[in-house]
Amino acid sequence: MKKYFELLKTVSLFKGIEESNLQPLLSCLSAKTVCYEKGQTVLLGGESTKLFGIVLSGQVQIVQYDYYGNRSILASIDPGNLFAESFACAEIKKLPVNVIATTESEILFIDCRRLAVPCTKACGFHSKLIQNMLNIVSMKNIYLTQKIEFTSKRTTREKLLAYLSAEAQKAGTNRFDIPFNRQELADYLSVERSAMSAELSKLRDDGVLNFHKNQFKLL
Amino acid sequence: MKKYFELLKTVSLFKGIEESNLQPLLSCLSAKTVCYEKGQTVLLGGESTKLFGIVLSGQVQIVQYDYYGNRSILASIDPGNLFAESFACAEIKKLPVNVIATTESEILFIDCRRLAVPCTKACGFHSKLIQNMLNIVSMKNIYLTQKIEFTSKRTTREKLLAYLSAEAQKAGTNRFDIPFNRQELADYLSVERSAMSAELSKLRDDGVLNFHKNQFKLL
DNA sequence: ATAAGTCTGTTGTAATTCCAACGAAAAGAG
DNA sequence: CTCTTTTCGTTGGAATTACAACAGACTTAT
Repeated sequence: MKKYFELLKTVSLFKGIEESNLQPLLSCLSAKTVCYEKGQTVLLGGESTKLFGIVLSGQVQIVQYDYYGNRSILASIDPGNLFAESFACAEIKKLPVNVIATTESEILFIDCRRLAVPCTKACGFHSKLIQNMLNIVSMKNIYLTQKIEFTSKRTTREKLLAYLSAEAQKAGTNRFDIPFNRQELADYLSVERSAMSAELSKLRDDGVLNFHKNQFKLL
Repeated sequence: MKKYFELLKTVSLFKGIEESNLQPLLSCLSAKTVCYEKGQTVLLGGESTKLFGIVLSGQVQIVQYDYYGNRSILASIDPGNLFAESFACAEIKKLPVNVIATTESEILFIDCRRLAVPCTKACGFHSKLIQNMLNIVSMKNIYLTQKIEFTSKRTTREKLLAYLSAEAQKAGTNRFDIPFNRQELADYLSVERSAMSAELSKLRDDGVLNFHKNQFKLL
């Protein structure tokens, strides 16, 4: 386990917690490490889980099967990242997804009920842990809400303007860089890349904005 | 304050907590009640907040102004419901929204940092409170993620099938009721009501599903 | 029972988006 | 520098959606 402490220090859930406290913390949480072979199921859809995972090595994928059996990959989780924390914390009865190891992997499991109960040793980092977890889930929440605000607009033009004006507000100026290339932006907004490119040009011609590569300027 | 205990018992954050424990809980959390007149600002966009609110009486609205000053109402919060909990827990520096009282209102404010720190009196309901909060934020998370899965599909047909097959899976059968009328479903999926109605008919003609009012059956 | 209002499905036209293809510019590799 | 790959903007035709308008079924109020 010790060999993963360097990794664990970078995990958002443990932010602000001393490396020397990691060992007692993990035993306090009854954290357990499990190894999986390539292709093995980590969490099975339809079942419930009180545990969430942290990938120590390898990779897992969150996959979903629809009514007709079509598979879609919702996310790939690399070392240092959490998965299934929302399902565990929300006490979901039936997982709507499967979690599969895409390579040989080592997973650290934590029972989310252990997060909330104060440990008998009254470890000081426990409250930090709870704050971190609330932080992680809330941030994701805000991120998702904002994405919905953009994508629920009807036209490509409106989606672009909603996104770009939010970026401008976030940056505090009308001139700002975006963290996407065109294809990524199109995927994020759920529109066609080429149609989006055309719409950007039209917005420029209409005098609404200017752009050069990833730098935009609202007028 | 006591007159609101009936209401507080129904608040999701206090689920599973005895009414007799509410008073000590609120003082432990340093909860504060503030009154607002109609039209007053409860939380100002651009500032930060460590506090989240619970509406005791009246109503508040979450409103957003875009780059061009256009106002949009994101939500209306009625008595018994929380607001700004994600922003508070995520420790957002600049609120991207304003919260306005639409009528004369009474708001109970709680500092989310108080949630995580164990109180000196070691009150037993504190861990329940944390679990409830994690629960609330995580559930919202799952709800938002699912909505994005539906709306990010490109065509009305795909959106409908994604939504309906998820409902079928949730219900455990291929015959189920949906909690929306047509207009609400169209709004939820970000599509046109009439186009959606037409697509539903086409899906029926194609032998993919059957429906009568709010009851659907996938074939 | 009548009348008013709401919900739903249908249709035709206009507008928008999707898709495939292509060329130019920029970035990277050898 | 040259060649290759990636990224981006443009275009035209096919497909899809938006919009407006309307009719029938159903609900509610009087």
